[in-house]
Amino acid sequence: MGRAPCCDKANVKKGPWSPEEDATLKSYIEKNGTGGNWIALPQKVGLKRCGKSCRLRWLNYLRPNIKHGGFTEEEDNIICSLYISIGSRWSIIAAQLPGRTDNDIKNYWNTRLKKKLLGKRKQSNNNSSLNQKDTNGNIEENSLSNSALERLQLHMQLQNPFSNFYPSLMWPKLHPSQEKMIQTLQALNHPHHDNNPIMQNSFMTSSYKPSNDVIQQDGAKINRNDPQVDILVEENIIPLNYNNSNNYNSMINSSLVAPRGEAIEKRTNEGIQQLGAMQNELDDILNNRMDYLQKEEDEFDCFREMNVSKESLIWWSNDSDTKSGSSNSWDSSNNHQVLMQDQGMFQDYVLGYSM
DNA sequence: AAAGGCCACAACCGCAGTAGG
DNA sequence: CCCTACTGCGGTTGTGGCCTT
Repeated sequence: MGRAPCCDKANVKKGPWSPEEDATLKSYIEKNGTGGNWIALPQKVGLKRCGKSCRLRWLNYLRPNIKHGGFTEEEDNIICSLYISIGSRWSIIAAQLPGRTDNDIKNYWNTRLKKKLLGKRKQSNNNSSLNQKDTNGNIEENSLSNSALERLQLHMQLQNPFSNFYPSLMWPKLHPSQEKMIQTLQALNHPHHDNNPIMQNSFMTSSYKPSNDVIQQDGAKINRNDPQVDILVEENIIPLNYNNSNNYNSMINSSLVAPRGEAIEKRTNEGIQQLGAMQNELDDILNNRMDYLQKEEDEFDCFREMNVSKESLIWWSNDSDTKSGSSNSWDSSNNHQVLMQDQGMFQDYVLGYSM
């Protein structure tokens, strides 16, 4: 026995809403509210629609202060950051973007933002190396979900100093070996030493004027004029007057602040060669992640779905639970609170984006 | 100009959690 | 504790418009 249908499917209208239906529903809800019962609402209103359909129409389209389209770059950043950290939990992401609906964000992600970020790389890499044949010759889907894979790829791409995308305000934590690679890359990419041709176009290409106030990845505010600190990798810290991420093309890992005098210059020819080797390794990780994992003795915290340790999974902890876990029915306000407590990430986010 | 393909968006579907009897 | 109705959510599908050939 299947589940009882929520309404009489034969007698409800489906498909696009007419302006008349919109007006009827809107005016009724504005006068009377939903009455706390969407299933009963269509009858009261006089619409031949399923209650769920009415609810969706109201929430996604008719309700006041809904924004459609015209996503800003800041919103892109937020969506991207949150997608990487919590996966496809659109309602939670939508809760961080006033006026945006989960459906809108989901569509925007699937149709535009994902392509913008991953480009065609995903298409070409995804299926070939990740599926394996079982003993019967059938294709077995890899255990990593598409969502997790996308997030991994995004993570790698955004950590990649050659990426032309957003500042890594709060990217998930990498494996120590990756961190090391990234940090070496950062040192090589110091903007005050611009001999490296690879980096010449990577940062501050336009009229960007950094603020003296900057924040670190942990959300702490510092001032670049503070005599107690020397910003080792200045471009990796988010200025508080940040408003144009195009100016941050190569931002990576925004927490490197060292005591004055400890900044180290590492740009040498050898280093540049190393840079290329590391880039190749990053690509290898993307292209052959299974092989890479087998080589690594340590657990790689991006791969939660491959049973890595819980302690290392703060950033990736929710993806595989999305459909089966207890998170589905959180309301927006609770979601925010829970995330604030559990992940400690939204404080950072607020600091970074509310200017 | 027409056909086919592609894309973006709206809407639907079905699953899972929750509340109440 | 169980059952049922309701709600919320994410994934998927349908559709119309635009673009390309």
